[in-house]
Amino acid sequence: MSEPRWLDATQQRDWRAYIDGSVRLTEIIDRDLKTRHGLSVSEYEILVRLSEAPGRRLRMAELAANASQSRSRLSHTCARLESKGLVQRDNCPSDKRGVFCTLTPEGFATLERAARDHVETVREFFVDVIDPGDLAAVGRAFAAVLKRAEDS
Amino acid sequence: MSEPRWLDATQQRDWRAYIDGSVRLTEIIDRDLKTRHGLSVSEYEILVRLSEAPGRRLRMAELAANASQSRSRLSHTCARLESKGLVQRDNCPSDKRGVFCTLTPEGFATLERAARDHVETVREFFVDVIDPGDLAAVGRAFAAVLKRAEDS
DNA sequence: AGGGAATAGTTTAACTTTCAACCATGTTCG
DNA sequence: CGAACATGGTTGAAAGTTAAACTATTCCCT
Repeated sequence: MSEPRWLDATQQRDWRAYIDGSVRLTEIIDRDLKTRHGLSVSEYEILVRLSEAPGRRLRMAELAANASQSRSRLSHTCARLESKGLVQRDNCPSDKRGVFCTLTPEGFATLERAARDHVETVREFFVDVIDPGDLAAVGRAFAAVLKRAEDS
Repeated sequence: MSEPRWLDATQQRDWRAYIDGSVRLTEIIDRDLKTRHGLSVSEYEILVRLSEAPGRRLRMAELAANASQSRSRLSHTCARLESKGLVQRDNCPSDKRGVFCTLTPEGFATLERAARDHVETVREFFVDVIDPGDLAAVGRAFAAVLKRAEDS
């Protein structure tokens, strides 16, 4: 149990700024998506990842990885999305354990509508308020964080 | 309904990097705090804010604001923390509607222990993997985000 | 071939968060 | 004064998330 290396004043300030800012940002984006399109962020994320996949469909495990969700959570969320008609699940013929999750036309239409508002919110509260140089730095910073998290 | 101003490739990349990285980071920090100290991030946050307050106590509303939580959520979380003996609530004599939330000695001790590990995690997965210049930029960026969020 | 381990996904129960309703006190203003 | 409204906080039910157990299938190895 050695003495911890505390953050210096600057690191402390930057870390805290990130925490406070990102919590608020998440809140705003969350509320926007929910009130205007009835979607939670995790639901939105699932639709996005599906929309980017070939044939707009993915295996559950891959979708879980892309959307950074646990399998359990994905199962629950997909059940909800399926009951709303935005997504459809089918058995995979080649691997009988597997399940494909497909974005329905309604799901795609909902996503398109939501994305329009979403991008505006992201601009208004994130992209447009950050200096372009700083934004690039944010990109590099979190890419590094992700990399570190991945290979741990 | 005008055409939305979509993000350009660079903005898209940076935004996505932030989303993916921060989700993973949150996950890691969350798990660390929970498994090693039995605290959720929101509980930890409450203890931190209390520890910084004069007399280590705050009115519920102020605490809610500092910790970016809804009043309802704070009530529930404080009830849990209180039953763990980390926090104590007392009526405010001057405003009979009010309630003071105070960090107990056990609460402070728990926080101190948790903070030691927490700072290590924050270093390992955030501060130490980010270039110092980029870290400063992250600080500026999210300060701007917070400011924008506040006055909206 | 076939036993054991790994993988895919779902389910159940426990827990946490949100939402709306609620009670009590304080404030404002005709 | 006192009626209406605002503020501080809690509560209970509904919704969402997590953790662990479970089923089914596939992979690996001798």
